[in-house]
Amino acid sequence: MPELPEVEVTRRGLLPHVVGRRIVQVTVRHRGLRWPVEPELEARLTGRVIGRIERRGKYLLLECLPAANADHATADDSAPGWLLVHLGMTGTLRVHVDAPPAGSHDHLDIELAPADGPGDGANMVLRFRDPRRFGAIIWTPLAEAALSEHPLLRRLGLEPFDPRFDGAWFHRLTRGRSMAIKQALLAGEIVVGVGNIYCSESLFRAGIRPTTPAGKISLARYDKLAVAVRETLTEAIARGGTTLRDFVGSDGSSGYFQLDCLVYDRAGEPCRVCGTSIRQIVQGQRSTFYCPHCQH
DNA sequence: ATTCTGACCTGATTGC
DNA sequence: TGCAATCAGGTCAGAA
Repeated sequence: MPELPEVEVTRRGLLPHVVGRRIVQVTVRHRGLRWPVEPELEARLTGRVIGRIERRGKYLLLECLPAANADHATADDSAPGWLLVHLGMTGTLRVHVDAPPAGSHDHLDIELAPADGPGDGANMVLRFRDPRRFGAIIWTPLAEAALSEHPLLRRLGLEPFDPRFDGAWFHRLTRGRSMAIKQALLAGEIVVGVGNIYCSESLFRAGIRPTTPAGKISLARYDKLAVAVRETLTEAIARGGTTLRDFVGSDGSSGYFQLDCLVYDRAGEPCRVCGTSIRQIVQGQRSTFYCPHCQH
């Protein structure tokens, strides 16, 4: 389920619990994620301290500072690195103080020592669960300045809250493109973080028919779309993310944005603005929902 | 270069 | 009740 708001909510939920803590043990139970979890991951992480937690698109980026007082085998061991985490379709990252026994989909545990060091306070566990295993856990020794050149991050579009993201940006990047705006928006090469739900929602807010070729949309309408994308994502983050099926925030609370969807998953139901029956179509093997009266 | 399709997985729901 | 078909929040790799 995770679109940008769910990932951002996870990031914020993790911050107070894991930043500054030392990794004392890493347990990988299933290495078959989107890409195989590298065999060296446990050794690379153990002893490091979690630094910042950032987000790029739907990727969570955990800065892992080098272990203190360690006898470094290689130069990489003594430099900061980053753990890239993608939640895929069904991934969650949660913090447990008293971690329950691992279930069959709990693929990775990162055990963290108390911030004040061993002795007082219990260890906690950062647990990655992902039934469908479309998620990814990837180590990179790249420094922060070079992170944007990582193969998985290099081609990502602008962050939706980047000031450079506006109607003109949209307009410029879609000239000559025949692809439907729904798919262009979903592809993440123009702006990141808009998944299948918020894509339909954003296009409804902007009054744009999802099937419209991206290259035929005017600057004025792209201005509206840029605003709609930002508003949709902002509101979803504020609500704590969506819980359509299995998303749970890192603190265990769940969001409820799905109650307020304007078009998503509302096929046949009346448009909340004009009452017209919401229509469902398939684009690129994914469902799209729109109001045939409000969107042109 | 751009666009489209298949692939990766499990689980919940639907329909016979 | 059982079982097969369908669908689900993502996105990469390769074909067309």
